[in-house]
Amino acid sequence: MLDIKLLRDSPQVVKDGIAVKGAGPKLVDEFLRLDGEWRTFTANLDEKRALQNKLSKERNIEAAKKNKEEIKELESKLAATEKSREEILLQIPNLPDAAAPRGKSEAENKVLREVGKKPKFDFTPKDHLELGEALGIIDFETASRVSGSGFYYLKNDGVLLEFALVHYALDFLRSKGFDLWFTPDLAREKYYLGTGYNPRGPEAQTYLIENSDLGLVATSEVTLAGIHAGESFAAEALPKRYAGYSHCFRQEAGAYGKYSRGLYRVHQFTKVEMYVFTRPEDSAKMHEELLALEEELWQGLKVPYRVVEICTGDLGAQASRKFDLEAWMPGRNDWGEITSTSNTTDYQARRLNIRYKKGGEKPEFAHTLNGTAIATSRAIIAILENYQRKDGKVDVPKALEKYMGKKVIG
RNA sequence: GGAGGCGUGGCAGAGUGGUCUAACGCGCCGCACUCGAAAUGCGGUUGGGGAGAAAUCCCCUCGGAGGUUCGAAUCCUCCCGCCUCCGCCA
Repeated sequence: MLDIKLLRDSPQVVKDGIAVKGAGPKLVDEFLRLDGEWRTFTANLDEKRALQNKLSKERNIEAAKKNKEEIKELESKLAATEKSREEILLQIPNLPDAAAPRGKSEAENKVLREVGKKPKFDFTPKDHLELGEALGIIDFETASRVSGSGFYYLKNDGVLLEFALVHYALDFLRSKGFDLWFTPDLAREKYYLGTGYNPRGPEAQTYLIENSDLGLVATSEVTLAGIHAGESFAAEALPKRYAGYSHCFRQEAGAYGKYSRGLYRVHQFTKVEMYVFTRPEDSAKMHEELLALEEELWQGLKVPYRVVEICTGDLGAQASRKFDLEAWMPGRNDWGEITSTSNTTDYQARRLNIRYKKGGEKPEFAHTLNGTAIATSRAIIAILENYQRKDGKVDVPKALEKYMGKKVIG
């Protein structure tokens, strides 16, 4: 959610900002129209309420009764306008950072660097589906019967690999000063909305629980942000670096095709997520830190990857700037996204009312950032496909040996 | 799941229909006293919003949302959370 004052004072700044994200200026104009209406109603209503307080103190009951009717009428008008204004406001995306590359779509994302060497095979490499099934560590067929397509069972070494990845990421982040959180896999709707995940509508990702306002989280970003919703930090308490462990559930409606095969796009996976609360002046630097941490963690796994900076048209509503790590995936002979880190500035914080206060000063909204450490499903793809051997077995990355308790899968 | 109790400012805690502009205390901030500090004294101290060039004025906010009333922290309804007891359960 953007600052209403910014919209009022500098509508052109907002229009220009959201234009490069592909959002039209009409949103801003419509907002200003409704806001003007809202302000008129509010001023009138305040006046009538002041009168009501006065009449009531004077025990002028007759006049107060009459005035009350007018208040009620105005209140319902105000409520209707406020609701419309809110709906528009929520559709206005966060402004992109000046440093974010301009572009209309994914195609214009910018590759910053490649790190690590792609493996060279003296045989035809298999994809993770073939490897996983042959090794008896992933079972898609049974899962699709029991739970539907887009689900999977992990077995034996597949299970060890899943837990090894999680353990590796948690140890890594713990050593970098993060607090570790085991988070709820379900959360109330208001926190989805607060983080900008809309659980309803055609774009909905979220599974909702019937007869409740709970949904399965699509990322622990939701529950991590929610920890401090409505709170005001002391400035010295920031930054807060949190690492959240959760399962993630996504509907992925309509996402099919060869790029979505196997573990690449699934309804459930495990993720260790970084989430940080900072002061505004520190968030750009913190974003660099999160990206550096992702790189260090993935370099530790010795998986070749490249860093992609997301262009304005592909940023999404919440982010002002975003970087993805894409691992080399020999099975598709292409790169595939494995992490994503965003600076959401005060966009989520304003919605969730997360603030901080320097001694004596008025509280301001904090900035929040997020970044993937490990999403197990895609990490498993990257490891199986890059570490496969001619004999069909898979070497365990050095960094995971102590967690796996073995050096080879198969 | 059942029964009962509770939710008030940074903390603690009074207030059960109008004088609440929320007591007293602690903490915090400022000022005075002091060479400085402590102690003491005085003042300030939730957050949000509207009008105005400004001074300033006004509105909302006692877990949340509605309702009753001229008037609600206080009464009613629903929801959320916490506590106690009972039941059930990994």
